[in-house]
Amino acid sequence: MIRAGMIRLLSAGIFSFLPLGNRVMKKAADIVREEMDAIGGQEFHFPALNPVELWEETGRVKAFGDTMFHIKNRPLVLAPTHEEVVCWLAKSHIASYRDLPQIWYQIQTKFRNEPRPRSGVLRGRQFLMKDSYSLDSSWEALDRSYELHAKAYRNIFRRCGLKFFEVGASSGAMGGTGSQEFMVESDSGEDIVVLAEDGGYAANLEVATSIVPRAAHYVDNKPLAEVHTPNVKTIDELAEFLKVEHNLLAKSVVYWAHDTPVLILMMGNDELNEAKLMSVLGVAVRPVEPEKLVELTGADSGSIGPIGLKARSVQSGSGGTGTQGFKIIADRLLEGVNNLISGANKNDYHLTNIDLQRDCRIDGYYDLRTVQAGETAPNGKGSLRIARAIELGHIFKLGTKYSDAFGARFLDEKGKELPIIMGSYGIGIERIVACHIEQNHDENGIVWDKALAPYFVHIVLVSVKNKKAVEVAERLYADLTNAGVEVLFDDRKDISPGFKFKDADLLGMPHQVIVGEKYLADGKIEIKERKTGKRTFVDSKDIVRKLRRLLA
RNA sequence: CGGGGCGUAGCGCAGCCCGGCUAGCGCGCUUGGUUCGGGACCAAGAGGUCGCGGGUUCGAAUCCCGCCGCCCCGACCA
Repeated sequence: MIRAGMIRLLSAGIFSFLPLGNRVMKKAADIVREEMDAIGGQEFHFPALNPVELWEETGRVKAFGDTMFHIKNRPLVLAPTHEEVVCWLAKSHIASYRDLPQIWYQIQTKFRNEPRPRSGVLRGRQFLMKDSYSLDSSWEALDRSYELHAKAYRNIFRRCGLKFFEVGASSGAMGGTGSQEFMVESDSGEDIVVLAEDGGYAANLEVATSIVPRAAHYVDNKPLAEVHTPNVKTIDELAEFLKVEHNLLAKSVVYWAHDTPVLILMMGNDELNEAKLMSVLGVAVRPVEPEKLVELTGADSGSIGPIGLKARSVQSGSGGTGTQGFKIIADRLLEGVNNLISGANKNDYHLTNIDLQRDCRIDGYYDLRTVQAGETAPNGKGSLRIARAIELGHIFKLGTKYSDAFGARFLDEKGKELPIIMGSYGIGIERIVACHIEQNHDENGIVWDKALAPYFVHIVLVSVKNKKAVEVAERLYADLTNAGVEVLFDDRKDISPGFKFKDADLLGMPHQVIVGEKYLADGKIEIKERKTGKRTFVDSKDIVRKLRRLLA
């Protein structure tokens, strides 16, 4: 984009859009606008400057923390999103179920103080976003608004010529009941997604699941025993040392959930998925510092297990070993297993033949593992691969979190006061453009789809000294412009033809019209299709009609 | 916030270790001429607080200290 003269970096994550880039952004925004209008959206323009107090209402000054820009000489912030403003408006404008449903949207600059802007325009501190908010009187109505948005988003990305897919996502700290992301596969993406080879499954790695065999339950339930395992630190080493399969081993990791230590048991060498852990526990988590591990468990990482944890461990009444203070949860693959091997909470010792039900108190079994490439999709069809992706759009069912905070309520048919049920939906406009370029380019430059192309036609005047050629080109420019065709006219003098051709390919308008004396002698003008490189020679009288037909 | 790199002409860079003449190179720019259908050539020019501040020194782009900015990796990311 920088090479094509579309944008220019002013500061980290802050870009100027030059005329060419600006035209493309406008095209993308117009497509978004049309599809939002088509589902009954009403366009707003909310202020980017918001009073801090507004954000205090929902506690999101703290939640956003350093990501939100604060104005120094007024108690104002630069809005990173607009749920608060929407709620504030809804509170005074929505009184009855008769006022609902509503879809309010805007296309506006958002400000986020990203700690690390990267990948050019993909993660900026200031960026253009279409954000919309649905207001509904029931959960069923929210589902409808949500589906309308999903439909509109599909139309938008399809019209922008993007190959995209939809994934289920973690609703995370937005506090919603459902969410979905629209992604484009790209190595420069920041999200990691899991895709089934047959296209039948796609999910963010944070929530992805797969079919993997559970650990076995043996009829022969052996008694607990301790084994000496000197210098064995990892699960792989342990499997090697004891000559057993990974599914007999349980890895233990310890996290802080606020101030409560949580021991998580994973089968074999499965990786814990922190996002899943976070949603299971409902609070932010962080790994326990290595130096604290001995104090908490009695052993270093590598010898930790669910039995006999040091932290104020007590004998439970039933005779098993329980702990106080520690919470122990396990991946659901371990549910009901016996004859399991895990750390003894004593350095260089492991316990064998653990029966999780008999020997310890597990507070719950949850899906906590990270999906790995090659596993089977949850629908049983196709093997999974893992890819990087760019998030183009995200749709959320918000529920009543924000309307509760603001007291944004309405009266239903029976005169009962209820909170408005909200949804929130976003699309990054820059990302549409960046992804389009990434998916539509070759070694010579950009290959615009006509939906987003800054201009439809690029006139390359080759023979700047030839009077007739200049005349023809200038008239063509005027005629096309009058005919409603967007034209870029390269009439630069003292620039060699080769230079102009290279520039035309780099900028990538769908059709190049090449005016030069070479073919003009026969009354012909050359049209080159950028995508295919195909050249056609058209009579100069017919060219406007021909191009208009291509545009349709 | 942690780790690494960089900051010298509009752009891209060399010079810095080992301090020393007028701070260079390529592209671009200006002027003149030739060229003119796939990134032309010749000639003559213009263009610099060497990121900022302090220090060492007879002398600092170069060495030392502090700060700022940018890039990359990580943490974080409604």
